[in-house]
Amino acid sequence: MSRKPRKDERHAQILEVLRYTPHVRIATLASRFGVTAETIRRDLDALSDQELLDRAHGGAVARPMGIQPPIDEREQATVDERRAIAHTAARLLEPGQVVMIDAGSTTTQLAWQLAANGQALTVITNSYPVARAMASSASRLILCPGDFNAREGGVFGQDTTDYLTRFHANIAFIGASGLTPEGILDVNRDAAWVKRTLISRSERTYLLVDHTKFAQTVLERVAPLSVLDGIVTDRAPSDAMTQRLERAGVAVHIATLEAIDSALSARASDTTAREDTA
Amino acid sequence: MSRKPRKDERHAQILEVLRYTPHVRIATLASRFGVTAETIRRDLDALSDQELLDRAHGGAVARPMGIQPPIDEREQATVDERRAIAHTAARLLEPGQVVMIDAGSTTTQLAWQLAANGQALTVITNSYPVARAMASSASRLILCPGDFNAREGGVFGQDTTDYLTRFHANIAFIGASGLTPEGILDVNRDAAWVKRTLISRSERTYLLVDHTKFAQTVLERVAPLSVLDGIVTDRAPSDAMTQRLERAGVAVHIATLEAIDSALSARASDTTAREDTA
DNA sequence: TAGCTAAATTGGTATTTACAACAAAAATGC
DNA sequence: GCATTTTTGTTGTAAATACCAATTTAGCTA
Repeated sequence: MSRKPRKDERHAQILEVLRYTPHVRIATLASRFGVTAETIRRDLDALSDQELLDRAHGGAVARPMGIQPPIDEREQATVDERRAIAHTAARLLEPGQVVMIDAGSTTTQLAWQLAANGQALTVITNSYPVARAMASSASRLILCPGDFNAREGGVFGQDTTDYLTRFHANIAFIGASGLTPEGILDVNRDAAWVKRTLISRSERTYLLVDHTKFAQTVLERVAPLSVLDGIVTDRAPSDAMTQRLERAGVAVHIATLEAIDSALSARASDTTAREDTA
Repeated sequence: MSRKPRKDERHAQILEVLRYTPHVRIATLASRFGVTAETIRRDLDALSDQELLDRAHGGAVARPMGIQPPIDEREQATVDERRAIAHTAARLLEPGQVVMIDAGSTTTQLAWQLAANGQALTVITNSYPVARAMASSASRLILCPGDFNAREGGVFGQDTTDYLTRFHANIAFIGASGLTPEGILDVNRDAAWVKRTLISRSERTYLLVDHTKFAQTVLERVAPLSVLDGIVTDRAPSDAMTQRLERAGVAVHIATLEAIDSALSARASDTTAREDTA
């Protein structure tokens, strides 16, 4: 390892700039540092290889800040599924309701959907990505106190659950690390306590999980299936699981990508296939 | 009324997409909608005119939400000043202290500096950007409850101030919209209340402001100068202001870009013999 | 239905960016 | 000191994008 302040310093400053603006142009950086565009290009390629930023034509864009560390291939692959789940879940709400939203990637998607719908809600959450998503909407946003966990992008702990008990919601949306006949499971003990509190403070509770969570047995059981009023997912669970859910009185909503597509772009493209070579 | 779903629908969807990813390419949008790149180009230009997004070569980037609109090239000039201020302010802390950090761009810079320093602190803040900056550090992070304000990227309100009174900090760092002989000023009433609480719950209070805040008279006076133990800024205030500060017992720390640069280079090559770092 | 108007496409050209190979310069190691 | 490695600059070419203007298409109105 050599000590070259030149390149490293540029790299650090590029990332610094990208914390304040989502996009920088190569020409801008080149003139700022007094180096050639080629050098900047190489810098950006290197940083892109380290997954610290994303390349764009003529520049670079900052990585989305929601939840950074755990974006593995599997997570990325199910992005569309989660959108579909969120879209379906959003329909369970009515204007004016008080809703509690758990921290998680799928629940964050739900928040974006709710913001897009434009319904005026009162949202209580422990997740900053959720708050950020809803920020521009007409809804009122109440955030919980607690110890900040960067991995989850939210707050947890005794303060969080204490604060939540002051409220009463019409409906709660929670996520989970696993779903088995035994109940709802999660890897994070603090998160589990928050989920239990959300469940106890809401009239109805819906679980949002994609199919990769089925039969995942992890650290801690959050609650039995019977606490749920419904689950929203992207594929039908196994027959055994479905029976269990039915017995526990849990409604199962299957979200399909077609539904969201047809709803969003009611009239997308004609049969004229265009040569989209990309 | 308007029965023109074509263009408007595209516009809405483009903005929708930009909420999920900070950058979209024209070619991507063109193939997605089944239209020509020219059409997308016009769409982006129109949306850019409405200031709903920013153009980039070959695509568009989402507007940053947390921070104020004008983050253009000129604004980036003050980024360096804020970095210097934050760097100087960070030296006022000692390991193990309890510190309260206000919401704001300069205080967010401070948080990044503290995280880089690696000191183990207990940080109490109402700002999500601050929390996120410190997230990877060894510090404990406590976040306040309250109503989420997207523009500031933090929480405010009665819940926030109530929660803060439960704590006692060694030192508080606050920002402001203006600084005059009358005292500290801010445009946001809720933010002003949070600042007052931070001041009252800390042994010492330091104000972090760049020189553009001097003589800015805005909505509300947060507090008189006398509540401060010091200010950290990038240029010396006017003589009249300096006298006032001195009379009020406020220490003035001037942060220079040279200081931070020399600190960086010293860190980079400290094994070599002491060379004159101009 | 015809005509009007906004929107979308098409074609052509100028500009910008990307990519790769190589040269120059600086730093590093011996 | 000299060779080696790393970094940066330069150049030429290909590709992608932007811009402009004319034409076609589609939606709407009278």
